[in-house]
Amino acid sequence: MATQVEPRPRDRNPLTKERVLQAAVELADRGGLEVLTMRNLARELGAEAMSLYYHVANKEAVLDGVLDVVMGEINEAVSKVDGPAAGEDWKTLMRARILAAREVLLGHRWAPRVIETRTSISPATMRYFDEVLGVLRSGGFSYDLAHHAMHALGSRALGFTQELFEPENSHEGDEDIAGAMAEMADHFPHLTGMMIEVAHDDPDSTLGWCDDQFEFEFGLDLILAGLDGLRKTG
Amino acid sequence: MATQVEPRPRDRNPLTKERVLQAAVELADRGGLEVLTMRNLARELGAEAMSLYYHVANKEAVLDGVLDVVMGEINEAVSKVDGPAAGEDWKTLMRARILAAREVLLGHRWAPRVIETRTSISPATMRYFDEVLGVLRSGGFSYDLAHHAMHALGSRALGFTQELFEPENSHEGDEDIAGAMAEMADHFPHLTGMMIEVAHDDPDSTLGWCDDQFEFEFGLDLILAGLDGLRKTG
DNA sequence: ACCTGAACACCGTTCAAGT
DNA sequence: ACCTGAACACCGTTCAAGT
Repeated sequence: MATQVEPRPRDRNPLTKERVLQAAVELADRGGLEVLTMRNLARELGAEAMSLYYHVANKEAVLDGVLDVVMGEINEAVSKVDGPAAGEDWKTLMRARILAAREVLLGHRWAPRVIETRTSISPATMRYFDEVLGVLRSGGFSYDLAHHAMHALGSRALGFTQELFEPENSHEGDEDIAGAMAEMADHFPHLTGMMIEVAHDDPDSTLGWCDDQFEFEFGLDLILAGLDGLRKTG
Repeated sequence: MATQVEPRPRDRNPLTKERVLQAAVELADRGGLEVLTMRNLARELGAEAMSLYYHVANKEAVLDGVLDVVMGEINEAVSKVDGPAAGEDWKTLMRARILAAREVLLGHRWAPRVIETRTSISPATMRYFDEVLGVLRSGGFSYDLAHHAMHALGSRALGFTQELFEPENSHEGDEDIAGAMAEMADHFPHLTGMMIEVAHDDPDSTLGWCDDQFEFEFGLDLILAGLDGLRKTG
């Protein structure tokens, strides 16, 4: 009769808070936020959902935790730009740091939505914004102006913006596209005018034509330039 | 034996899509997004949850619908500023319109979170952004620059920004506040420095001291000024 | 100390059935 | 045409119980 020869891998790899959070990040990366359920997360770890509660208080704690992991990655990424950009002016440094943070967030597309729902700020997030404030201060900002500056940047300071028009490619009724265009031109003359011009300049891209990265940098540079002006005059 | 004398009010007030959506908006206004469930919504209307599905496809359709109601309110509100602000420059007009939109959103605090999750844009939203584009065009913006401008404004064009630090007033361990402050000063020197200065200037408000409306207008004016500069030069 | 089974109170939704 | 009851496949979570 064969007895247990090997302990199951699980036995040598007990659950920890860190393993739970790491698995949660990977699960969200792979399947998005809606597949990140306690039951799925447990299955991922070869355990039962209820076992998770020994290591995390509840699902809110999981969400706090995965965000902390991401913010840790961001802090690590931005720390690497601090050295090379040491002698630079505040604007160049801030820009490089924010784009580095954005790079990390692009690897965790679900993270902004978690940020939005957080009710408290983790130490890692505090550290990030403390450093943002530090960069502003080193550029000569008063606390008061720096405070407004951080609000003005908002989520852009972390490398993301609220996208209002996610393409998601509907294309429901491709056939009556001419009629739809005509009706659209009636109701939304400016938007159609813009799209016509875009289609004319670059016939390949009628929709899904927005370059997110370009637009992010455009808006970021606009705000940074504006803040730099206020710094000098006020 | 008493027979039915009066028809129940429900009989004279059958469900319609409009009634469902109106009730959904009121429910969310009262209890927030998490109480807006199909079952609660049905109870609100004196019906069963399953009855709703005769009038709306599913919950996504309800969310699309409530946002459409809000966007309708916004379009109505901004249309009232168009008249008085007729002769104004684009920046003044845009500012007034956006602040009017914000006013509406402040009455539906849950709306931004619904906006973020929408996958398609309703006609009412299209109309709003068509008019935003119209204002930019009337100010002399090229389609190209106007397009970047709309991205730069982002959700600010609708009157809201992603708040990163909702106060929510934790105040967990009020007793050891001095020790906590000291430790915080170690880890987050700039943030504590800022808070100390704020507390010094205005001793009443240690936390919850951010004036959302002021910060919104500050950021908005910064962007509008920046865009106006680009409009003139390029 | 660490994990689990059964159970509870919710979700959104389908489908056949009522009037 | 309009509404509903019963049922399904999910949630997060508690609690007593296992090792």
